[in-house]
Amino acid sequence: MAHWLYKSEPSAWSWDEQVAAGAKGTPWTGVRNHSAKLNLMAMKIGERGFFYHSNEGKAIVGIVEVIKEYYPDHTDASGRFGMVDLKAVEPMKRPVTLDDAKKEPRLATMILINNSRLSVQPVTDEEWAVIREMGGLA
DNA sequence: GCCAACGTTGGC
DNA sequence: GCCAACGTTGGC
Repeated sequence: MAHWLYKSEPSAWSWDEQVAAGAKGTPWTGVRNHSAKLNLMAMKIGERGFFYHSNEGKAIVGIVEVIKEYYPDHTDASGRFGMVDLKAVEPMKRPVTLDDAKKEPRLATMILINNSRLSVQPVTDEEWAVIREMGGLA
């Protein structure tokens, strides 16, 4: 089962809003990048990912789950891009900041750290386990 | 199809 | 607020 990481500026869409959306979830709109799109297309129902607050906070704050696979993004006039639906699963007990992640040698090759501009990215099993541990989740 | 110019993201 | 990284656009 693959793992993912989703970036959002809290002023545009925050973890709190994701939680408020509840179990029915919400579409992850607005991806306009080809690499990010390929990642969205690869996602399967039930796969989990980290929810990262960019700019403000700069921390992984929670875990989300894919509840609907790739379909067209109605906010994209060109029709080239799509989206998945996500629901909040659980918050990190302790947010894992970008700073913390940079200090952890096992995360040195993480995309989050090396390509700050990719908004939807894959996370390896090891990175997933390390960050969960850092965030206080079993 | 190449590549310069431009726009956007996001860390600092 | 600045600017590096990088994606996209458009002229040729």
